[in-house]
Amino acid sequence: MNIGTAARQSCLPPKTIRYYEEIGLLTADRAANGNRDYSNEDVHRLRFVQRSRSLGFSVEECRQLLSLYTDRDRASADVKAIATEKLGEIDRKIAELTGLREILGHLVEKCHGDLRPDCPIIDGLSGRSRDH
Amino acid sequence: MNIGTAARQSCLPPKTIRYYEEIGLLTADRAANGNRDYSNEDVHRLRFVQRSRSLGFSVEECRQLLSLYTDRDRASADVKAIATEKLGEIDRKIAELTGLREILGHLVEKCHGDLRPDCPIIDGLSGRSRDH
DNA sequence: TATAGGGGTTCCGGTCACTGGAAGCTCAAG
DNA sequence: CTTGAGCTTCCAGTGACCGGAACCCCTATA
Repeated sequence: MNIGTAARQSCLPPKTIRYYEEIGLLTADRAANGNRDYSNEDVHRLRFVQRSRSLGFSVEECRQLLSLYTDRDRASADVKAIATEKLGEIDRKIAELTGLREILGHLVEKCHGDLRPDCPIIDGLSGRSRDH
Repeated sequence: MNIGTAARQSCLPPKTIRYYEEIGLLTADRAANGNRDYSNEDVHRLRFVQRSRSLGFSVEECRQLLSLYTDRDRASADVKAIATEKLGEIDRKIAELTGLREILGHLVEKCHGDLRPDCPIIDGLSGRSRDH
C-alpha cells in the first residue's frame, strides 16, 4: 500500500512517516515507480510508534521500544524499566503543572478584571505580591 | 551593570538575555566599551519575563504581558483574559497527562518485569491489549 | 612588562519533532 | 488533452534556547 493509505491506517501524517524514515526509525520498500510501499506489518510498526509517541515517549525511546518490540526474546524487565522511568517523568510533569496551576489560579482569582489598571497578576509576575 | 550581574539577579542565563534582545523582547543600553549595560528597571523586566516563562507563558505571551506591565493605564481585565486563557491550557495539559499516566500506569502494573519475553506494555503499545 | 584569567562581544550551528512549500513525477478520469 | 490527486525530493522554518569558536578588554600577579 502507498504512504497515504498507511498514513490513514496508522494515524500519522505522511510527512511524519517520511521523517521517521529519514531518521532511520522505520524503513519502507519501494514500488516500481519509486513510491514507498508498506506492508501490514509496516503499518503495525507505524501504529506502535504513533501510540508510543502519544503516550509521551520521545522518538529515541520509540527507537528502543521498537527494537524491544521486534526482538521477541528480550526480557519484559527491559521494557518495564523504560516505561517506569517515563512514568516518573510524567508524575514530575503533573506535579510541576499542578504547582503552576495553583500559583496562577490564585493570581487570577485575586484580579478583579475590570477597567481599573491595578492588577494582582501583573504584581505577582513582577514579584510585588505581598502574600507568598 | 553588565550582563553577568543582570543574569544572576534575574535568574536567567546570559545567553537567554541576549536571545531576548535579539528577538526584540527587551532592549539594553551599551557601555562605552560595547558591553550591555542594565539598569535596575531592566532587571525588573528580566525577572518579570523569567517568572512569566516559568509559569508557562510563551515568549510571545511574555511580550504581551510586558507591554501590559509597562502600560500603567491598561485595564486589569486585559491581563486577566490572557492569564485565564493560560489557566485553561494548563488544566487541559494536566488532564491529558493524567490520562497518559493512567494508561501507562496500568500497563506497567500488568507487566511482571522479569526475564520472560511476554510483555503487556509492548502488547498495549502495539494495540494487542485486550482490556481497553 | 608579560601574561594569565575571567569577563564581555558576535556569529554559526545544533537541538527536537516535525511542518510547509516548491518543483516535478506518474496515473486515472473526464 | 487536460485536470487533479497523490507521490517524490529538497529546502527552510518553527520555539526557545544552548554550545562553541574567535576575538576583545580589563585587572591582578610573577
